[in-house]
Amino acid sequence: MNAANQEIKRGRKYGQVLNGAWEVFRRDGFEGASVDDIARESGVSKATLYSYFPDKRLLFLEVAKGECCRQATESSDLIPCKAAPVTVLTGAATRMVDFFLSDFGMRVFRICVAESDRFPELGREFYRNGPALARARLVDYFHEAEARGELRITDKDLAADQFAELCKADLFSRLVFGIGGPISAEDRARVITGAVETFLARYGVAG
Amino acid sequence: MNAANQEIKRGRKYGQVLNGAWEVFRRDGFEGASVDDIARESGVSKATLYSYFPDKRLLFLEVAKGECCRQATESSDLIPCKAAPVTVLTGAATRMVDFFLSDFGMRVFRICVAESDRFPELGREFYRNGPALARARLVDYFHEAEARGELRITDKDLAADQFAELCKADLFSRLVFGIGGPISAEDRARVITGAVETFLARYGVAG
DNA sequence: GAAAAGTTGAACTGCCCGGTTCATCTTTTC
DNA sequence: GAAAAGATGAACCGGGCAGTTCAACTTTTC
Repeated sequence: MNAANQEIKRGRKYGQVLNGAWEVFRRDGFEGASVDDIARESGVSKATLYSYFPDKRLLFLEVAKGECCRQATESSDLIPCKAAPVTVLTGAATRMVDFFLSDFGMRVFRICVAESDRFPELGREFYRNGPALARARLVDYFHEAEARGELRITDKDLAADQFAELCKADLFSRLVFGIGGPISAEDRARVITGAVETFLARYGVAG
Repeated sequence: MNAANQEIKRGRKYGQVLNGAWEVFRRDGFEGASVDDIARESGVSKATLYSYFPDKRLLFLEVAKGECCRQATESSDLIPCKAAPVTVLTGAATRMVDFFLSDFGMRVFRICVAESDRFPELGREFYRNGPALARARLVDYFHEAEARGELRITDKDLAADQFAELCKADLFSRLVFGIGGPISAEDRARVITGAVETFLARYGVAG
């Protein structure tokens, strides 16, 4: 992470541009964001912006990549522990729900979906740095728990995907399609405990 | 459904425009579609198009609404039967997977997500005419099956959402984010049977 | 068969936006 | 403190697109 390893960045206000651009992109999407807006938001002239990035596309890609990395590193601290599966899974479910209900999660998802034709690599990059990590961590935990005789799972990849999917029940559609009012703490609790119970009904070891 | 109940439509080529517009919208999205393209695709002059619809937005809304209705009516034929839950649920899962893996399902989803800021009512309309119907049908079936002693479900709404969500495991991310190659019949079968098994592990009646 | 209703194509307006240019100003560097 | 590097802003270009207009043409209607 020394200062000279990036071939693109030169000049003092590189960071400002990335921050401002991310702000505008996540507010207006790729097409919706105008370069003038980004320059204004960044507190930087358009000429300066274009001295950093050859075009809007590249700027967007750089912003998205950086943001994904940031998110990935800062959420990778919590690791599976030896508590009872109910506890561990409830914790994991809570974090997942927190993430995709967050402003950030939702906006990134929206942009990925909307712009996936223009930027096929964007969706992959996001998945790799987000959902894929969570999934890998879950699978690791499954192995440990199975070794301890707490779970019994043959297809661990599928199980991890199912668990993640169960956490989205109801909540996700409501958010994506704008159904129902704001999501209350009770709504979240209902889905989380429901997910854990269903998951354990299938993969938990009786007793 | 008489011919004169629509206040907007007048003129011979109304249908052509709707068809052509849907074609272009689903290919290029809302922003990506140009009105000239739509007119060309519809085999209609721009002037004619604008004589039907005051602007692009209204045209899009009308197209989307119509398409949702069409989809809703033509998929509402299959109803829950008295077969064993495994059979019924497998059938339901297959239909759900078929739908959201279809070109249509994916495109509508993409447009809804991308355009939900511009058209909040669009997402709601789609959900009402699509997922909500499937959910209601599932809940109905749950009632019947429970009366027959085949299932035991307290929160039937949540169960329906969970089932739908389980059907998306793995497949959905792959499609949305463009991960992995094309989805094979084996992939689908794996997810479908997995969904049914997990669901029945939780809500099925032992024996 | 003539009037009315509908359709056409093409040109035109106005706007927004991505990207460029440049003379001038500020900061860094030594 | 002067040269070099970076930043400025405002003007400008070119292109694409939504929406308008209109005189000529086709179809419907009675």
